[in-house]
This record gives sequence, C-alpha cells and structure tokens, in this order.
Amino acid sequence: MSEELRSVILFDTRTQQKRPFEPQQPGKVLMYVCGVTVYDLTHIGHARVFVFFDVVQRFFRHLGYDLNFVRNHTDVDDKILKRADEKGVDPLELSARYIEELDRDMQALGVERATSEPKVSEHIDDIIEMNKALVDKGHAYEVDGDVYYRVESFEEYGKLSRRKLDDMEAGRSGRVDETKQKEHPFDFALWKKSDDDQLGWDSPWGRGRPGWHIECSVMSTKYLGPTLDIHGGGRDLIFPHHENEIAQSEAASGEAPFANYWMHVGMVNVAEKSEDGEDIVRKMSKSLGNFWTTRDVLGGYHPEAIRYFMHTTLYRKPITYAVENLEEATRRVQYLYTALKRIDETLQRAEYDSDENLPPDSRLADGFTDLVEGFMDRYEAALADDFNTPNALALIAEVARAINEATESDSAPSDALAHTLVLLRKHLVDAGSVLGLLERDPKTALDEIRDLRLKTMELDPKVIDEKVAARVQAREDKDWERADELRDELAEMGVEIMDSQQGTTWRLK
RNA sequence: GGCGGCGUAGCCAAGUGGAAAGGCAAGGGCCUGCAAAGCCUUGAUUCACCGGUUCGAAUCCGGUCGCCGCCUCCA
Repeated sequence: MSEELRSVILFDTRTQQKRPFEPQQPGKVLMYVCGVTVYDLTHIGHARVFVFFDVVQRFFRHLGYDLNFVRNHTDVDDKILKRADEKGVDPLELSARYIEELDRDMQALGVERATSEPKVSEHIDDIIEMNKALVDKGHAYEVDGDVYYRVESFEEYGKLSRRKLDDMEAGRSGRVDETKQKEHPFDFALWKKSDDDQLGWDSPWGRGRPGWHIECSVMSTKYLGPTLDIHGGGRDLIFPHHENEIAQSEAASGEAPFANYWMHVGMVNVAEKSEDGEDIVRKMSKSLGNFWTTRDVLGGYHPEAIRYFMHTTLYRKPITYAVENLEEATRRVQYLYTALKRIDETLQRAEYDSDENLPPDSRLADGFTDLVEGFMDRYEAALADDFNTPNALALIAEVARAINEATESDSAPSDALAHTLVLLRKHLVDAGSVLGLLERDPKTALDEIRDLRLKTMELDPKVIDEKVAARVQAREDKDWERADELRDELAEMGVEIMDSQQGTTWRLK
C-alpha cells in the first residue's frame, strides 16, 4: 500500500538541495517542528511557521501518509523568567497563559493541532537524563552549577549551518556571554544554575533550569526516536539552535543523523522608512519592535486571507508583510468563495445542490474534461515539489476561472454542466483544504470578510442598507440620476454596488 | 571577517539547461440604464550587469554591483 503513495520532493537545508523524500519507514513520517518560547503574543513571523507546517501536515495526510508530528512549547526559558519577574507573576503561569493565547490565534488561523505538543516544564527529568549522558560521555562539563556543551568534542559541529568554529567571530552579534567560565566561547548552556528565588529544579549539579536548546533534543527523541524524518522551524533557528540540537542529540544517542531532512521557513519582513526617509525592508522581530502580532492581523484580515497571503510566496523565501498584500489576498479569497457561490446558485436553478440533490453522472460539459480529470494530479504534483504553494494557487485560480466562465449564463444548467460544476466544486474545496482555504461555506466566509471590513472601516451596515434600498427604489423609478448619486455616495464610503438579475448586493472595496 | 540567500514585466511572484506559470495594476472588448462583479483580450525576443561553458542558459561556471539573513534573544 505504502508504495502507492505519491512521493514528495523536499529541499533539505543541510545538503542545500531538493531530494526525493524517503521516510525511514515507508508511508510513515516522523516530523518535529520547533514551536515558540511562550512569553508574549505571537507575531505573524511565528504564524508563518505554524501555517506552513500545517500545510505540510495536511498534505502528508491528504496523500495518505501516517504522520507523527510533534511541535513543542518552550515554556521554561530566561525570557519567560525575565518577563514574569517584570510582571510579578509566576513564570509557569505566564507561559501557560501564552500557550493559551497561542492556541487561540492558531485555532483562528485554522492551524491543526500536532500529534503531540509537549512542554519543557513536563520533561525536566528527561532533560537531566540527557545532560547526565552528555557529561558522562565527555561532551559536557559543569562549571559552578552550570552545565555546558563542549562544542569542540563534536567534530561535525557546524555541519548544518556550514560554518566552522574558527571561521566565526564570537561576539559578532554581541550576544556571547563572556562572563561565564567556558572552555570555548561557543560552548552553550545545557543547564543553568538558578538563584534561590528563581524557577528551578534539583539536579546532580544543584538547583537549576534547562538551557535553551536541550529541550528540543530531549522531546523529539522521546516522542519520535533518535532519527527524525523531518525537522523544521524558522530560518533563524539554523544557527545556533538546530546546530546545537544536532550536536546534543547525536552525541547523546550515538546515532546520526539526528534528522534526515531539515526544512526552514523564511522570515517575514516589514517594509519601513529609515531615519533618512529611505524605503527599507527588514526582518520582523521582537527586538526591532517592528512586529505585528497575529492577534492584530486577525483583527483586520480574514484568517484565510492571511493564509492565502502566506501561500503566495515559497515558504523558503522571505515574504514582506504589507497591508496591500493582505488586501489583495482578501480579494482573492473573496473571488474563490464567490466562484463557489456561483456554482451553488447555478445548481439551484436546476434544483440541484452539491450535497443531496446531485445531478446525474453524465458526460462532462464540453471543454472541461482535461481540467476536471487532470486537476488533482497536477495540484498534488505542485505541492509535492517542495510545497510549491504559489503554483498550487495558480492551479486553484485556473479552476475558479473555469467555474466563473461556466456559470456566466443565468439559465438553468444542463445535466452535463451541473455534473461538471459539482466536480469542479469538489476539486476546489479539496484543493483548498490542503492549504487551509475554502473551509467555510461561501456565505459564511463572505459575510465574515464583509463584517471584518465594516469593523475596520467603522461603517454601520444599516446606513449602507438604507442607501442601497433607496438606490434600488430610484432604479425602479428609472431615476438614474438619483441612483448614480447614491452609488457615488456609497463608493465614497468604500461600498461597491453589484446589480444582477437576482437583485442588488454590495461589498466593501 | 565567515557562512548562506536574493536580484524575473509598473507591483507581487513561479520557473533553475530545451518555446518566460499565476495574481494585482493598466489598455481594449462582452455584459450593464450607466457601473461593479464576472468573462474574453493586449503586455517581458527577455530574466541586475560583464565574461565563459553548451547545439541550446533566466537556469551551469567566473567576476562586478545592489539588497537581505545568520555568526548563542530570535519563528
């Protein structure tokens, strides 16, 4: 059975090339993705990673793979301690709260749950065990209650990020902690001594807490074993985070490689004005203060529009966050849902629908055979090529255009056309579901988009409805001057009028 | 200083050795009282620049310019 599954090509960061994906066990995928350190709301850079791997999850399942997907929460970390201290709250309560906030945002974005979502705080014993193993094997050493990984003990250190210890300038980024007595500047903390009033657990090295990288090695190994099929995360985790995970995991287990494929998602950039008034584009980040929280973006744009926007660029490349891009994505999502709505309206005219009263199976309407019969294969091929979502969207657009073309007429469709439309609708919805798009019924989605716009534009729908009704009356009276005047007033408010045989509807620009 | 990436039509963006996807914007047409929506249609002899390999390069190699990311907070 497993040999029948469509094969997928992945770009692997370590080898810097696309390769056919060969899971260790045919048909089964072991995937680990680094989540976030939960000390604040997520921004859309985080959301991009979640949405992308959500598509990976959905697509593998769509193809019939048995996916075991682990995505962790780093709920013990110095940034959490610092934030908790500032706010005067318990660190684990703080992180628990932000896990809830994260879940809320990701649920709103339609990100499906991973198979397991483990937390650092629940794996302290496992972390201590791995630390002991690393110390025993000579890969780590204790200094005054801290435990450090001895990077020089791992010959292949740097193999993921293609850098050599000697080539790097320690402190280039101004982040190396030089106050500690480390053997090498790049040795990193596996365990940190905690003050009496700090969060900590007892260990062979005294009371302390885990360092940053160890949790992923521990949890991935615990849930998925020593060798992952796929390990993912944001590009900025390649060094040092993932490099250090490799060093820890391979040294501790004695097995290599730690992961067969490494997938890294590009950064979300922001277009800004520099102090000199120049247009610049740079990475969105907490420390630069140029970030948009997922919460904020969800307040202004439909979840599927946000996803659509993210799918317009290959996951590996940087993407620029800009309102124009979100607005264009919103219009595209509206376009797709409108196409579905047109199908439903057309089927109704023949007293069919896409669920119960199906048109009889018949030949396909002229000119649609290739599209109907070849679509899903082409669509899957696009995504199977390292998740080429831009190409996937192009194919979706092709179907939507065909649907609009086929539903131009206001008359009842023939059985052949109705049958074709039902199949095209199914294709569109099935294709959309892999990307987390078109998951609502058309009316709900279009209403949601409209309500969001009303809210952000601070418009009262009653005022709009009244003006629209007045214009309908003016049109019935053939008072074109008055009708156009009202339409101009509405247009000024940002309201678009659409007259059709079914009546007048409106939407927001 | 080291490592890596990017530079394709006005804008966004696929393609990475064999006839330049798709979207937005713009022009023309159909439809419409007029519009909007929708549909049809027009657009890169050319892929930052220079040189090379090849029967053939946006795609490979060398160089130049510009931009970006990472070098222990980072998704």
